[in-house]
Amino acid sequence: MGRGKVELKRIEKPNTRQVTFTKRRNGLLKKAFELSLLCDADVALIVFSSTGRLSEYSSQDINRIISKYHNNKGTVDVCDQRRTVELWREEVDKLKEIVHTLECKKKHLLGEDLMSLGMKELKQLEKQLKTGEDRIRLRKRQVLSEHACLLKREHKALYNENMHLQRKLVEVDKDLKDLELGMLINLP
Amino acid sequence: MGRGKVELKRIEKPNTRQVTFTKRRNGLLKKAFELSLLCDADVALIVFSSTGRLSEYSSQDINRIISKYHNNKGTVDVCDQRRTVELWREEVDKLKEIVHTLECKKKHLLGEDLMSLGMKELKQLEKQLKTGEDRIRLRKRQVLSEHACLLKREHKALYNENMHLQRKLVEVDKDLKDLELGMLINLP
DNA sequence: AACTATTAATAACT
DNA sequence: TAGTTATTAATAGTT
Repeated sequence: MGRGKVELKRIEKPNTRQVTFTKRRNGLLKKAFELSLLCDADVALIVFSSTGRLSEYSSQDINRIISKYHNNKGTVDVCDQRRTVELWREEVDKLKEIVHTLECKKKHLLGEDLMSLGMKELKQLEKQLKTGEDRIRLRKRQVLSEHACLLKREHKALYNENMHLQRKLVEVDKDLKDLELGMLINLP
Repeated sequence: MGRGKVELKRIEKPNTRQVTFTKRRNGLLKKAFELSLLCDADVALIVFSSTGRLSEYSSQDINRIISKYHNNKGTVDVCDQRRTVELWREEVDKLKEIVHTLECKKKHLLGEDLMSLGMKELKQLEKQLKTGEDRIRLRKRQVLSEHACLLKREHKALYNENMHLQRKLVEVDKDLKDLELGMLINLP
């Protein structure tokens, strides 16, 4: 199709090659489109010119088709990786949002950055702080009482130990006296 | 190119569609090959038939071309992707840690989950809450005072307006009386 | 960039 | 399903 057969090898004249490239690339893109339309096929076409310029056609999202290709081939999908990265990105964004919210709340609870709050929010905040304080005081009492309990128990244990030792001491003292008495009797 | 023009829409007869698909797919593959050869272009072509059968052509390793495509599109390089994923992972872990810390702090400030805290921490927490409360009370007073200020200013403006209107009223009343008087004098 | 002679692709037919 | 042919479409060389 053209004035004379074309030899199947690289066109040496750069100008001719460029012109032919443009014409044939357009033809190829058109035919790719027609194939997908006429025959209900999924087509992805990527073309780089010798100068590196990109042309593409795809009958739907090209990454979808590339994924499908990789699935079909059983190879690892670069696009899947990209989607993975995308998911991580979204996760990071979500977390950053949460961090921001929490930091705001923390600052508010510490009485910082209050300018943006209205009277209603301030009152609510104060109430929350009061509740927090009450609970902390309660916990402090609990800790103290537990501590006291522990001390009492320890004291009691020490007391018992003490009593036991005293009794032991009395016994030992008595034994010692008996021994001394025996020794006196047995003296020549 | 064929016995009659072809309408650019999906071929309805499945048999005809299948035949046309095979022919045109072969033509497309051939043309893709010729383009790459004649014009020294990089071409990747993926075709799925409507029944899901895969055909492909690429002038070199197809993944290379797909990579090039992604690079060209401003997407991350395949080689960098593993590292990128790793970085995002770390970022997510770091953020989760921060979120956890902040949530702990928030709960503590609200008087929740205090079991893990000792007396020293409880006292510090109570102090922070007191400071927060003080600041919030201060802010509340500020808001109230600003509100009062605003009201005062509005009141003053209204008062001035009122005075002005009264003066106007007196003047108008006087004019009216003068007019009536004039009319009486001019009566025959 | 437009034109046209010629080849290539292919739709309908066998 | 594969081969044939009439016809259209693509395009190489030209202007």
